[in-house]
Amino acid sequence: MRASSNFTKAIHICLFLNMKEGDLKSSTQLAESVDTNPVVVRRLVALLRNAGIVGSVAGVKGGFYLAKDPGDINLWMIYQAVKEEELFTRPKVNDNCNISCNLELLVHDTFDAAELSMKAELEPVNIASLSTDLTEILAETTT
Amino acid sequence: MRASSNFTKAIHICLFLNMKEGDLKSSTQLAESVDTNPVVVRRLVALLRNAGIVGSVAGVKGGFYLAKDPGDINLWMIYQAVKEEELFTRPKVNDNCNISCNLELLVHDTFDAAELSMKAELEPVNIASLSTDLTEILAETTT
DNA sequence: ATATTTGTATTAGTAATAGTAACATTTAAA
DNA sequence: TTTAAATGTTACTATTACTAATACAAATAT
Repeated sequence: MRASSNFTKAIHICLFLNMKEGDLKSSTQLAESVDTNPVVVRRLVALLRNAGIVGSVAGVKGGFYLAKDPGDINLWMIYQAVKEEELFTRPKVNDNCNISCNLELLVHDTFDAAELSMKAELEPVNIASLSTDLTEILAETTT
Repeated sequence: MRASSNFTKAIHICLFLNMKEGDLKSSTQLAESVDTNPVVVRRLVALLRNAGIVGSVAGVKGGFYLAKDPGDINLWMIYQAVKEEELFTRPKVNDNCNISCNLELLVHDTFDAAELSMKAELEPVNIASLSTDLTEILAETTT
């Protein structure tokens, strides 16, 4: 029972773009921070770009930036931006089984409701609040 | 963003054990219904057995049965029984990055709260209610 | 006793994910 | 205007995770 780590990676990317403000950040810089390679970053950023969360500039000195105010980028937005499939998947359908044939119908609404219920917890947490928390943690650890 | 299909399989198994009442059901019967092999069923049932949801009898004529009243077996119980890892995983930690080092701490409580919020949606749905729904669906389709 | 079935570990196969390479496109700067 | 650096994207490879199969010990009704 595991969801892709894309969600956490995407949060990391947004935090990085917000913490290190100023000029644009390249996929190489992001890849080093996230500990992956630039193509993975670009693929993931493409999803965030489609959702209007980050912007990009091509060409020399190009890179990525937050396209919204960090207070307006919350975890529910990021979750929706990077998720590709439904949270709860199901295996192949056995047509010879009444349960198998109708299971999707039986649980569909409940699964959707369960996923949507996370919105209430994820929406109040945003990149601005997480950055503040992170700054506090860093201040404490150096004390 | 994909969760294991164990959850759906486990629901299927519980529904099967409830629908086809009477004597014990073998892992072979369950495997045919779920469209997998008996060992996969036995591994999954082991998790449900640890949670007290199903019981088993070894030996000749052995098999599985629901260990609780179907109205007392809800989807949140099944979810917790078969989930092994956290819902939202994260990739490897890059020790050279302040964000990476503290990300777990930053999002841990929120992720836990998000997962727990599903309880409110999954708990009211149980094997008895699903079996009733399924019976209705089957009655409609044959009409 | 024997055959059947669970319980579990080990191995093998398959599918999903991550990483790499290649290249077109874009654009700042020489 | 050429060049270099960066994104955008696809195709391919490698790795990891998941699923399935095999094998066998333990349990038990007949």
